[in-house]
Amino acid sequence: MATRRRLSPEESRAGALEAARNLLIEAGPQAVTLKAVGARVGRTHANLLHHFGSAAGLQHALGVYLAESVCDRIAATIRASRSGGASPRMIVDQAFDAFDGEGGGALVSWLLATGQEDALEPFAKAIHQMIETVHKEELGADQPADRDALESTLTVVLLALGQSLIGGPLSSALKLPSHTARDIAERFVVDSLEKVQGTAT
Amino acid sequence: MATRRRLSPEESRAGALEAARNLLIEAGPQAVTLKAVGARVGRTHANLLHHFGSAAGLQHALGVYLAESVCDRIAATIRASRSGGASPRMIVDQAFDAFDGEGGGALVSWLLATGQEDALEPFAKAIHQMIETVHKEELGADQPADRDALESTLTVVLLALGQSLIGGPLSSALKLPSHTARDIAERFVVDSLEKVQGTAT
DNA sequence: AGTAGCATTAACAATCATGTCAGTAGGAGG
DNA sequence: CCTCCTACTGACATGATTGTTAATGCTACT
Repeated sequence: MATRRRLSPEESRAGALEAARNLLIEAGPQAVTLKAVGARVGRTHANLLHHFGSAAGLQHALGVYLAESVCDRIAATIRASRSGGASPRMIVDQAFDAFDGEGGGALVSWLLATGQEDALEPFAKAIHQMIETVHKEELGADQPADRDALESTLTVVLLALGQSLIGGPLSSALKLPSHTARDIAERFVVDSLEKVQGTAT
Repeated sequence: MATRRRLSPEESRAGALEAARNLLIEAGPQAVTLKAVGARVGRTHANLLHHFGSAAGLQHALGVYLAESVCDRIAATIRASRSGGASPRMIVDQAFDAFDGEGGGALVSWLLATGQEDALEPFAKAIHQMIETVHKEELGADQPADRDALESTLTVVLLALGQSLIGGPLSSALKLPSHTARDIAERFVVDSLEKVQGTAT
């Protein structure tokens, strides 16, 4: 019998969270059970209870993990745009991808499905934090982000979330190309930027 | 013992669906169980199985019911605008209200939570159907809705959906007034209408 | 009134997710 | 090599949800 390897608590938790995320994205919130996650990492469900304390503990940890993951990804691209390498379109695309394939949409549906509506607030705050940080880095200023930047953020996030949830079927039903929502979001961001520059001049 | 009243299948189904919707909106997808819905209408869970065949049957019926409910409400307001009584703002508001308080957002999270992603397609088609119907009524034409109308629809629906799911916490975190998303949607619709009129002239 | 149909229910069964607990064994440190 | 800590497991318990079945009793219809 293959001798079981003994992992550190950090390794165990990290592996379990990654498995849980994939399970969530592939099969939906209902599929994320202790048994299923355990099977993915080659452990028993009792093991997960050992590391996370309870099913609710795993849920909470997964929520935090996904929120960080999504925010980090978006922030990284916005930072890249500072070096001149990324266009508004690329930022929009990254935001959409983060929600679509990396768990942003899955996170929201997961939180709603498990009744953790409270956990949406930290997620929203993380997004705000990200925008403010990037804004300061970009302008080198100490002022908070202007209203247009915040509205752009709101628009892009709402559109990206909606797109990740029903974008496919809806675009298809309306006979619009699947990138339409991205186009709209990009247009909004570009208009917003131009307005700022116009005002500044 | 109060003699139980005997309801027609239609009454039973309608009552159960209404109860299920309220339960879904108030307590989330997890709370919608046969037992809980049955308790709301004063029946047993076996009764619901009798009327819907299975738990999946109830889920499917609820999906259809919510989709119709949301689409009907939006369509009614768009029709009202034809009589000159409703502004674009009112249409946008109705769409947002339909998603926010009437079950649109809840419907989507429900479908995702129960793994019924297939059921999103009928919902999307219902939205498309609604737009095409209203469009024909409005213009008296037989032509399909123009691209701008479809893009406006996509935008409003995605924003309304996103708003109903994370709009509250997100607006709050960004320190924007809670009606910001509605303002943005309205602006988009108005711009779109102006563009059409400009082209037509 | 009598009867047939069906809405309704209680009781039971099966499955599943969560949680508890005692015991096993891997690996680091003495 | 020995010992301690703890990651890890298997067996069991519990509660919730879904599903089945036989029986009950409204209610419409004749």
